[in-house]
Amino acid sequence: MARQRSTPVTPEASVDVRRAVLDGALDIIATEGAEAVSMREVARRAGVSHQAPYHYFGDRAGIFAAISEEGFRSFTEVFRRALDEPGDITANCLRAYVSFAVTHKGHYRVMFRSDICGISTHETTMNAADEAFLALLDLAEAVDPDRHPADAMSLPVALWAQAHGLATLIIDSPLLGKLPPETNLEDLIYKVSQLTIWSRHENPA
Amino acid sequence: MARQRSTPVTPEASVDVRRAVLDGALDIIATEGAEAVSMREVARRAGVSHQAPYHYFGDRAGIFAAISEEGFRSFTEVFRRALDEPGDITANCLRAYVSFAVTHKGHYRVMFRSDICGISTHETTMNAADEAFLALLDLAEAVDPDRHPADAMSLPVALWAQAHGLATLIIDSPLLGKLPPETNLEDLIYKVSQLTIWSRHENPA
DNA sequence: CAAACCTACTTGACAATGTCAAGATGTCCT
DNA sequence: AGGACATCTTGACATTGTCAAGTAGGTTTG
Repeated sequence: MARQRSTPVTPEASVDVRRAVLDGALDIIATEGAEAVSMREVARRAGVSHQAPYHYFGDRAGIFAAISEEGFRSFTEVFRRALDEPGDITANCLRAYVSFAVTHKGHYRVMFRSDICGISTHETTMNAADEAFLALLDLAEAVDPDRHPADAMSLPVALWAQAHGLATLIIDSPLLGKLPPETNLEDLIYKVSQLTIWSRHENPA
Repeated sequence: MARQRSTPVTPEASVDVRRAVLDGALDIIATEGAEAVSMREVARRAGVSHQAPYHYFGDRAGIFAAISEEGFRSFTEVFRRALDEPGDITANCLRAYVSFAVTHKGHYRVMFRSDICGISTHETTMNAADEAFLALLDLAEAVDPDRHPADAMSLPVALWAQAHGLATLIIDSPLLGKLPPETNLEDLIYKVSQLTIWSRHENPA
């Protein structure tokens, strides 16, 4: 008499445990922050023993690495879609970026925290991050393909910093409390996107 | 026989314990990240019992709140100095901002993490953050005093996002690994500061 | 067909942590 | 003298991350 779980051991059931652990962790990260994630709590939420998560993730950092990877993958997807939208490309991308961070708060809070997910040791996570960076370089290319090669990185870094900073301030700082209460966030994001000289390129409608 | 410490109990000695706890925590945050800070480890480093830090900080979040407050205060000082420097004001401020984050990594990593320092409950910390925000508003005012009042916040938010994003990417992300190895950071910061339409105002030399 | 192996867990232990409670020792005020 | 207070201390507790050692089934191999 070992097995306590009602569901039998099938491929789907196994996936369920993995998924349930991730979802539990994501929920905790989004509501209480990454520090509050504990192996035993996510195991409890998934209805398994306190050691079950170790089977899938190795250790606590492994959970964060998996979340980070998942985050970068779905981010890349969302961002590339924004790249192809008609209209002001930087406004579209900035909105998509911030919107991703807001709707995937759990993922986003982990994606740039190399301290907690030991990303450098996790190859698949690094690959996912690299692909996201490639998408960003494509944005820079679309915005200003004629910039000087020696300066090739200034533009993508500026774009990234702007988007990342705005997203971080919105989901993790007292910024919102300091704005006038009637502020429309969509609107603010758009206006911020217009305050950059690289806001020039338009996709055909 | 209680007292183990060699130094007697004097006002300076007390201050020393408080300071030693903060310095120990700052060192851990800067090298291993905020998660790695433990009450007992900082107490050990300060050479006191595991409960001594509670006297000064109440709980773990209290240490982070104190660090956050200290960070905002010295940030405001540094930033206001940059505001008065002659030359390109936004370049000066962006450089000062990023440079603060790099040289005060321990402080900076905590300042925007409302999740771990429960900033909202700590009044003095909130005041320090408010003063930093006022300095930022002064920068926006210097850069473009004639902007439309209805849009008053777009500029400071854009400035803040740019600076915060760049600082965060530099101290906490794999950004540096993705740049060509010969990249000069000073130079990159300057170029990023030039990629914004608000880079207009010059202080007289 | 049985032995070995793998996957997907389980229970049990351990040291370390955050924090509460209850002192101890000194300083200052009256 | 005596109490209030600041500055610690030791002791205890539940909770945590993780190692070790199972166990129950399925799959592969000899």
